[in-house]
Amino acid sequence: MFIRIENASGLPITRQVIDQITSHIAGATLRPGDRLPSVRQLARQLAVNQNTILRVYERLTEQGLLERIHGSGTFVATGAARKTRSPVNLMKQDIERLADKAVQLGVRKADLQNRISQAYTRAKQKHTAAKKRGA
Amino acid sequence: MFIRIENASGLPITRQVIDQITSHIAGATLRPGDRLPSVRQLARQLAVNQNTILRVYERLTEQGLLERIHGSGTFVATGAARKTRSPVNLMKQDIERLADKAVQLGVRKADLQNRISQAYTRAKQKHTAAKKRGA
Amino acid sequence: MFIRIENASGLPITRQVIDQITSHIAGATLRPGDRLPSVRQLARQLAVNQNTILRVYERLTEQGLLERIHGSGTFVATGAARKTRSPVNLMKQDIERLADKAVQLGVRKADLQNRISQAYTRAKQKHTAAKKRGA
Amino acid sequence: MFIRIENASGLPITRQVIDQITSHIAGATLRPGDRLPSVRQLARQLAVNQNTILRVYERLTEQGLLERIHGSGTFVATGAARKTRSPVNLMKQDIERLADKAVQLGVRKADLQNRISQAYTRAKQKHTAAKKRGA
DNA sequence: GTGGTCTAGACCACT
DNA sequence: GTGGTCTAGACCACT
Repeated sequence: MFIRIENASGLPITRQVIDQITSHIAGATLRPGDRLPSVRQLARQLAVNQNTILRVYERLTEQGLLERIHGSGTFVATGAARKTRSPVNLMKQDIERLADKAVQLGVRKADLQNRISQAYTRAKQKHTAAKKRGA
Repeated sequence: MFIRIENASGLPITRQVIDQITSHIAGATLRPGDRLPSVRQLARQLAVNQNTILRVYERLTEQGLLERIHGSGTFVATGAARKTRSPVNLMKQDIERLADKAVQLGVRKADLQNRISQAYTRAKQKHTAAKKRGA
Repeated sequence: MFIRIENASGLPITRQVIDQITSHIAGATLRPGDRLPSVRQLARQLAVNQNTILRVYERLTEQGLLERIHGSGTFVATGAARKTRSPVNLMKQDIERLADKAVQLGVRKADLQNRISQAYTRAKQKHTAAKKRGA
Repeated sequence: MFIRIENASGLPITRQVIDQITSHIAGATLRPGDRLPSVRQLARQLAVNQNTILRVYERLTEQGLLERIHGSGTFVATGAARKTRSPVNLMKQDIERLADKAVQLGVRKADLQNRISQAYTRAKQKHTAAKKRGA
């Protein structure tokens, strides 16, 4: 499970991690029954405090996306994907914000499309590579 | 000057306004010497507290983008645009984040491109309409 | 860390506290890595509002003199002393203003020197006593 | 009447001007009956708004140091000097603050005395030169 | 009217 | 507990 924290984003860490785990579930990178890293592990991996991750897991559990089994670990809940919005809906506002910003900045549509195309390809490669390492 | 605050974005209000004013300057909607709405005006317009806007102007002044003249008003500083990153650079991380998320969610490139194209067109229309009203 | 707010000085509280913390850093009473009192602590100690101290720490952080670590505290930044003007330079304008005023008021040089000598001795004593209490 | 505004001082303009006019009166550079520059003149000379100077004259009039004669001008009031604190008292706090700062900064007494001596001499020269020009 | 400081107090994020 | 955002509102300084 690849999660990246970007300090420059302005978003609270918890929010960033919650969004990314949600994306993993909606995109089926994480499937029901999959075990998540322990609080301790993920905290170490992201170099944040354990309480921060604890809070992330708590909130996702409240939303019915995760299930915490005492003494055993944290797992993706049955039917979790159905509880997230659809992939496209999860991106809707990001897309709108990006388009607004592009227009504001006077970036032309073709340029924007190009940049996104390239970024998509790079992201795809990273994703594939990560999967391989994980497998 | 059109600024929109989105509560769901997760970003603090100050950050949202700072980013949007920065975009206006980088995109030359706001040019050196232009007068910004007064602290009170903008606060009223966005329905936020005066102190919030005051902090926005304060930070943008520190960055050299604005100039505050006591008793007179707040203006875009000379050479402000040079102090912002280029339009494309200002979008770089947003684009990357969006692409990562799309891949994560299993949204196909063509779908993503379509959505963005539509959003861009809508944004452009809003922008043009807003300009007209302003003129 | 001894800081005193003088209401009669005409200077805003934030400015007074900023100047004094700067002096502590330039004079090496505060050294890199030293932890400052928490926002709440210092606010209580000086009987001012927390936001006032928060703003002080914020500005000193921008100047590179302090470092704020979320959830952990506020510390003197590495190389902070190098970022302040030298002790003598920090006093230059005060000295000039004082001398101008003395001449303006017709106070003779010897009188001025005497008064300063006495004040210096008193300040030194307070300083030493304060240090002892601190230790 | 020589008045200097220092933006870096942190003191409000009104305060700076009030203090300096008070010093002139306490030091007898300005004597009862002397006419002050008109609001307009002084405002132009100091490059500030007329209202700022107006407020200065108002406050000094309230304190009994000035007298405004409609259609004729603003004058030093009879017995004005008696209404100010004594020269030494007017400097007391400045001296104390300076000494505190010097100790804080680790500046030695001899150094401080030297600097003040030099500044005093320079101030005296300026003062004498100014008087000559005025006469 | 325009910017600026300060308080009191609520609520959030990170350790 | 530590820093951080935001609101509401008083009062000040400069044009």
